[in-house]
Amino acid sequence: MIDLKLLRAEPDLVRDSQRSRGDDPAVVDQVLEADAQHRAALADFEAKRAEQKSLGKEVAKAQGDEKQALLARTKELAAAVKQAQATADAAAARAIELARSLGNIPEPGVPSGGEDDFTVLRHEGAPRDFAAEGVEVKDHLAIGEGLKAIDMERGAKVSGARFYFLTGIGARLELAILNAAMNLAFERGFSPTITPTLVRPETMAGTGFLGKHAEEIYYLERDDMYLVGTSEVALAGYHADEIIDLTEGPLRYAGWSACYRREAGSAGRDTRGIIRVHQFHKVEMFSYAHAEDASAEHERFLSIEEEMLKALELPYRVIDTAAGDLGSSAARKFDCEAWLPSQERWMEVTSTSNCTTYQARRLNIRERADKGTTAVATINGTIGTTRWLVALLENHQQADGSVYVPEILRPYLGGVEYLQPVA
RNA sequence: GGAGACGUGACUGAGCGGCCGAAAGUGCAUCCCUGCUAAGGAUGUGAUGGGGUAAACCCAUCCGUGGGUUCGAAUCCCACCGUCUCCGCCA
Repeated sequence: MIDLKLLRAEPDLVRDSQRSRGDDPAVVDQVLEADAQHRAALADFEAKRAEQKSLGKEVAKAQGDEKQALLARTKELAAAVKQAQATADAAAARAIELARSLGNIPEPGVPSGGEDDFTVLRHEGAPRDFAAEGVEVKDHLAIGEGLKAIDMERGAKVSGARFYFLTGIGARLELAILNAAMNLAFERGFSPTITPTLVRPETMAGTGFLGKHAEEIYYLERDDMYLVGTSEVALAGYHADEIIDLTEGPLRYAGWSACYRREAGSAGRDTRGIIRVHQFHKVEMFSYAHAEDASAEHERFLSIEEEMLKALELPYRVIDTAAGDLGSSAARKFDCEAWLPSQERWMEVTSTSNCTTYQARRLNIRERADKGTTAVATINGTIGTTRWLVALLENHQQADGSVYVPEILRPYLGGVEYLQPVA
């Protein structure tokens, strides 16, 4: 949620933000009005309540008829106080609801516009010229089936569409990628964490995923719990309602978890293979930082992601996502997209968002300041997922159906340099 | 699943329905004392919101969460969440 004090002081800043996201700037005025109503109602309630309290003290001291007279007055007042409180509470709820609908303010430099208006920051590594090498390009599923690494048919039999089994070398390869990711994050100062994947409604709501993306989330009605789509949810909730100490630097966590997504809006997209599935694994970096350190931490996340991509020897590009394609919590988002030879396009493999203080304000995560407390910033970013198998298999495929293994993964795979197809 | 106990500030831990935002202790901060350290002494030390200011300050709310009773609730009642103990069940 946005800082209401900022909104009051600089409404134009927020209006501009709304416009750049393609959202309605008029909401700003609705929030301001609701906020003013709330404050008026609050002042009214507080005045009545103060009177009630002082009268209450007289009641305690008074005797006999005097006491009866006071009691009669205070009884009337009690009803008025209750009424005023209900009015103030309702006004507060409305103001907060409206304020929460405002997205975070994009950082300077974020391109405005929608999904296709991103800026390409750079390309790293060159896609292979498969034709020149005499390799007939196969997609990841064909390669994976050749290695007996991926079994979609049985995934569908057991669980339905968009489910799969990773078998044999496929399972080992996923573990290798995730372990390498976990290891790199650890070396870069992130505390390894294995998180819950079922969370309570408060936690899911706190991270902001129940807004526009509610349809994407699995919900267990019998238990009133949600399945997380990323360990970001659990890691953001980890310090909810706490005052944390950042004097030694950011608190950094690397979360390993299964992730569940309904993919409600993506019928017909990426239906082949494991590019877009209902369940996968992910290693996620997550930091709590001083607000003024957030951008630097965000850059750090991006560089670690790139380090991982380079270690896996994958060609990729980095994009600066446009304002309209940011999640509501993010002020800036960098995606790394690996080359997908079978489709000759770029495919998102990492995404790192700087949520500044937006998410922490909603989750009530603060640090001590010179005077009082202030909201901290949160930053999240991907360092490895099941989807990386796709990029790995396709970019490193060989003419004979084998697949080259980057050095970083070999320790996890018994040292082999090439994965060999199974007859 | 059954039975019971408990949930108070950074922590431990008191708290008769009005004098309780809350004793005391620990910790922490500043100062004093002392060659240094240790010990000792003094003072201070919650959050949120609103109003106001250069500051001071004033008001309201918060004792797991949400309801209720009452003129008035940390204190009484109910529900929920969580923790612990015992029994049962499953590993």
